[in-house]
Amino acid sequence: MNSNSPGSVPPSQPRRRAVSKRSLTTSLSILDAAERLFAERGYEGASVRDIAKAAGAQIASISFHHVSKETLFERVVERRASELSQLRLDALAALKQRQQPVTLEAVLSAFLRPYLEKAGAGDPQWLAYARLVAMVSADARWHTISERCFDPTAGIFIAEIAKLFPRADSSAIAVSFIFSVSAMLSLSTSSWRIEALAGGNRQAMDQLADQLVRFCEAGMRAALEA
Amino acid sequence: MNSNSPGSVPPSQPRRRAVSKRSLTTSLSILDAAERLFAERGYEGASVRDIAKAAGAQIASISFHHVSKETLFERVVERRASELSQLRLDALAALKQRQQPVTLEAVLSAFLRPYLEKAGAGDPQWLAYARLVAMVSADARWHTISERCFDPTAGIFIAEIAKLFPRADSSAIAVSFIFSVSAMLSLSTSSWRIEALAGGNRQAMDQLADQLVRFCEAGMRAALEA
DNA sequence: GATAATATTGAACGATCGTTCAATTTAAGG
DNA sequence: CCTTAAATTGAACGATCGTTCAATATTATC
Repeated sequence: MNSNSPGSVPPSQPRRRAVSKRSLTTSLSILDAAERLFAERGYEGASVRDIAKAAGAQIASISFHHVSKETLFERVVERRASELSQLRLDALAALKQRQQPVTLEAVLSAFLRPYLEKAGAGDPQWLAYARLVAMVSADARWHTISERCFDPTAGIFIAEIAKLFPRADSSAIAVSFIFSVSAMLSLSTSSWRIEALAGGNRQAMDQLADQLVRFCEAGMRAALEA
Repeated sequence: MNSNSPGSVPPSQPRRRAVSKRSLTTSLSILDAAERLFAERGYEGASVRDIAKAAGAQIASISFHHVSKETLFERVVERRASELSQLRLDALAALKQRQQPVTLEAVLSAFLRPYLEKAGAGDPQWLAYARLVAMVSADARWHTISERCFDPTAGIFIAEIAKLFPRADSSAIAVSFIFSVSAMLSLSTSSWRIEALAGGNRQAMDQLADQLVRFCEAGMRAALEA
């Protein structure tokens, strides 16, 4: 007699149920609204009331679906992090299959371009997320989040670059990589912004990505071949 | 009979007094504490109560000396901005007197090194300020502040670089400059941080500055000569 | 040293913060 | 269709926010 059969008295788990479609919609629109408001106003600057209102939900729904404000923030960051990592790793895998040995320019392109393409494709949610990534990367208080969400993939690319510069100091490689990432993120945070180009001007976006890759490629080479 | 002479009845401004030494100390320690806490926790994350406590002052003293929290923030940023700008412009002037024509490497060095030297000299206030500059530069909400405090000097350096690349597109020059500035700021915001290197290891600091200048010089050249 | 402008103090203001709760509604499972 | 787990609702919680105030203490000025 297992615990599912009626009549058995004790514990017998209370019978779970699947999530309803409405519940899932509520949970997602909270994540979307939080993504936008956190990116716009920062963590403390965005209140759970504003997020709830923007999501068309109740304040209590935020605690119900996402535990607390801090957990909500972490989930917002984590949600697209794996997708972004996958795009980068896929690009790297495709590259290694296409050319051997790989070039520095191609490795950097595989890391930098997915971020810019997602941020510049016109989707306001991805645009907000790109700003959020820049914010998390710059703030020491979110160090554990970026360590969990972004550092592993970054480590793989750094290792790939290290193979191209076997004589370079490993910390020098890491520093150069950070320079490159910060240049990438600056396209989300600087005052002229991606969003001014996104949607309307795809050609300008591509030129910008080209310029970024060229900049980082030459900078790395100069810093690591010295 | 002017309005200062006694006996004259109406308005006669109420006779100003010089600021006392204690008052100046209070005002300055509020600025110092705000500098540290704003850099640590962000604008909304640092409360005026925490700032007052860290400064050893009363909450009301903040409103008295610095009007409001927002004004306090602006004053904190502005305080060292002119000193930083002056260091950069002095370095540029000395450079132009030393060598003619100037090199890109020297121009970038004149802009980048003062920030790194101040941030890496061990002074915790300047270290906090460096983080604050990174924070203001990255957040659109403080756009007017960075426009007022940093853009004028940046414009002078961009113009200087434009002279070195007469055939380059002006917006491409600005973009490359932003890449360079963000790489510089990353030394304040990245997780391994200047402070871990500063203080103890001056040589490592210098190496880091060298690497940054090399990175930006080569990156700019590649992006602008294309 | 007298005077009055300046500065400090401690308490309080109303507003908003993140979180919690009991009551109610919704909808999945049998 | 009935049962009941899951989800939504609206109100309220205590805590903290930035700001303001009248009373008091300090100190530059004459």
